[in-house]
Amino acid sequence: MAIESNKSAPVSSTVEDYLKVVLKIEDMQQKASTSKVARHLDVADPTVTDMLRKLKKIGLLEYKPYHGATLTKKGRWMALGILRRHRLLELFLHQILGYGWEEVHGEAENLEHAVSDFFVDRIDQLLNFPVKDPHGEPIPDAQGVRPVEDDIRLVEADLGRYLFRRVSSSDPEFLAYLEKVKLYPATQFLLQEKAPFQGPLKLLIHNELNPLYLGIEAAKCIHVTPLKNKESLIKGESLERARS
Amino acid sequence: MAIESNKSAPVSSTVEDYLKVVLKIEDMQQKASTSKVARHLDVADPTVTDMLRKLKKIGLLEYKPYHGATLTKKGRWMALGILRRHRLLELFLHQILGYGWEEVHGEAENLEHAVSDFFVDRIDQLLNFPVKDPHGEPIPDAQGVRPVEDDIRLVEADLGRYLFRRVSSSDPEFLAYLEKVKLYPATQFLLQEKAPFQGPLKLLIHNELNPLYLGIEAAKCIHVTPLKNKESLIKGESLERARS
DNA sequence: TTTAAGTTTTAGATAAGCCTAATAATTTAC
DNA sequence: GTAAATTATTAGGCTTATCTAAAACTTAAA
Repeated sequence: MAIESNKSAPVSSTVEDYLKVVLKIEDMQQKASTSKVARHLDVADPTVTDMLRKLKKIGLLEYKPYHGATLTKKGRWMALGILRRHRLLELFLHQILGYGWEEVHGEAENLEHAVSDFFVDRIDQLLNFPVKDPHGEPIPDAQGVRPVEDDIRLVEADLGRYLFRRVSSSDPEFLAYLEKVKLYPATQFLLQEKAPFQGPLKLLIHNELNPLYLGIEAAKCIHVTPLKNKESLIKGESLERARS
Repeated sequence: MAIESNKSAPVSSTVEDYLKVVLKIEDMQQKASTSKVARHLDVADPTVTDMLRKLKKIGLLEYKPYHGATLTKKGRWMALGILRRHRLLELFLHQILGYGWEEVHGEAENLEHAVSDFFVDRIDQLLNFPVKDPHGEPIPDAQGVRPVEDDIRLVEADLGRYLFRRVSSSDPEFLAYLEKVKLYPATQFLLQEKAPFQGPLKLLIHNELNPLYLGIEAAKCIHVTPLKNKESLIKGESLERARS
């Protein structure tokens, strides 16, 4: 029996991107079909067909023609490693280099293919082994384990008090907007009204005077946890966030 | 007349490597011949022929078949930009992430093709606009200007007192050795003997008990400046160096 | 259950970088 | 000043990742 190395053969940054996308789609409980992967990566469908076949051959995912792909254990492990690099880099850029939270994604996207494991360990240490990135997304640990998230999407929330947990968007414009209206991880607010027919949500943000009307698309990528009605408005775990 | 943009079209990391090597060879006052470039990059000669032709076409260097290459103004500008990125990254890795000076080169080599100009500006600022990398090599400024070096190679020095300025090697083993024997930028020492027939140099390092015998190859890449005989042994400009 | 719509794969190309083997130019040595 | 040695280029191929157009498969609807 061949020696089972802990670290798999290194893959190209292109392959890393494919793995990341398949993980992302699976995380959304969807089928990683050829076309969906193609849309995420902005490449043509046949390109994906070829690549999925290749990734199957090197054992990173299962793939049946016409039926999409599923990460294997090894593929999932690698994808989580990449996600870890990405999110640690985002936090590093934000905390150490003073990037805005809307600026971190793009830079991390390039860096994640270039940094060594050693580099990742160093920033992990420098940041004191963080568990969340600047968007509130969980950072997989060195074993590829992600803290369980118990949040819900704001779009599905009933009226009441909430704590902003994370935003699953990397669109700089949108993030800059959220920043401007003071809506980011650890923000507390009251969901006061939901207009019918997919209408906007009316939020009262803690310590802010004016109500905020939030579109339905925005509410889809904001994740929150409910606060007990009488719960202190100052509580909430990880409030440490270095905003300029 | 077309608009003269300050920033030229982005080039591949492969092209960046070629430019870097041609600059390095020109810095050593040598002719950037096909084979010399090939050896530096560890690729086959014909690969270089093709690439030089391509780089000529996009105006980054002059190239006459059978007569090697010379950087154009634009090519030189780009090469200096890459060198700047590389050296700032080295210093960043050393100072902020605690890399050993023998570890920085390899990591910077990868990172330099991935970081944005924004990133470079940020670390430049974080490091307080440094002028030298961990090996004592000058960092080109944002305009591509390098501080003039007035140092000489140790191998050509007469007996006397010297200040270690820089080491033009990135071999980790060699650098680790120098570190061990306490020979690095800002070290002061006495060159006491030079054995004949390319023999070793005998050095007495300031504050060290035992003499150091240094081989000729080592002495070739160590650059120094002479100290006046009666000059204070504590003086010397940039002594700030964060060694563990 | 057959057809229409939508998705996926096949087929055939392209561009960037790289290689080896063979040829051509230049330089060095006699 | 020519021959030998060195260095560079041409010729022909390979791999990775991408594309478009056309064919094939699946699914949903009539």
